[in-house]
Amino acid sequence: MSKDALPGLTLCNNALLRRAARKLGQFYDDVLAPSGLKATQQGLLYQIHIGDEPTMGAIAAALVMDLSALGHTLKPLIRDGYVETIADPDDRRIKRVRLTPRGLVKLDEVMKLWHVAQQRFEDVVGKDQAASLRAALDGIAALDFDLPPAG
Amino acid sequence: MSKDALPGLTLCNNALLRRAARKLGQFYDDVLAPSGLKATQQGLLYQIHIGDEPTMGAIAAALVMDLSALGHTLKPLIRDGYVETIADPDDRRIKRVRLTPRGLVKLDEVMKLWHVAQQRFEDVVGKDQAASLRAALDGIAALDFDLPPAG
DNA sequence: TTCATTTAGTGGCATATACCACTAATATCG
DNA sequence: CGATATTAGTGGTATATGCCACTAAATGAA
Repeated sequence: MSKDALPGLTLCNNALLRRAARKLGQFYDDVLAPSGLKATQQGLLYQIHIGDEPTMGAIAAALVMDLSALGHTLKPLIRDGYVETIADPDDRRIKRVRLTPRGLVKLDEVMKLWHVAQQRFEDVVGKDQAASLRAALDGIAALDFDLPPAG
Repeated sequence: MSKDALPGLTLCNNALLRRAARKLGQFYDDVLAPSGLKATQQGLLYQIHIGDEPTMGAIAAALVMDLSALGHTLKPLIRDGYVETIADPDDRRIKRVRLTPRGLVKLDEVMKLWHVAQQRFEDVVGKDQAASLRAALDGIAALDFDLPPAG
């Protein structure tokens, strides 16, 4: 490959997505810092909150996240007493997840900060821009890259 | 906060960005897997390649990545002999980074796979959609969230 | 009922990535 | 010149995330 006229990473969809995620993650993390939670944790608490004692599998699917990754990510939140798991009586393989009272209080606290970050983002990029960006990102998460079955 | 009528994570720009990044990362990683490199590593090798023995700071800035994070990420690539660092004679604080011959060969190999992933992505989302998405992501990476100085 | 299969999670290991404290080296100012 | 400030990286620690191998439990087929 000749090194002349090679584009920066401006062409790789994946690299640009990661880079933007780093940037935005740093910003949201910054704003949420006073709560002691990272943006990923806030998002996870919220996802658990809006579910009805969701199973780990359901959470992982909603977040397009590997199940084991979810298990790892959950650990600090359980350790810090924000989240707890309960066995499902009907299917003993299943573990359901819910916020503790303490977790609810913390979620409330962190969501206030989240609103600040979210608002700031929309101020900077514009409300409509933000909305269409979210739509695009939502679409990506739902994509199916499988090749159509031959024949 | 009432739990009624709470939106999913459909509203958080950051959460959606991360989720999309997970999805796309899994796809690109999948396609690149035969090379033994992750998509992040391919992107890093490429970024190093297109630079003129860039300094670590320059790479980190281009990727909007923490300098120490870059250092950590570089380690497996150095260990595997794809990348090497050289001291800058004019400023002994500075370390420049470049591909080894082996790294160049590997980059060539992985870029072929990258093209497959990239093409597949564009087939699925559409060429124009992809281009405008990249533009939006590029814009995010360049944002400045600082509040304008008071007064 | 029994055995094979599928499903739900766990634990280990590896990379990705951030922040902080620290060191070394350069630049700046008086 | 010498004290101070700034810059470039390193190493530690913690979370984020993925894959693989493994266990337990439920499902399905013979």
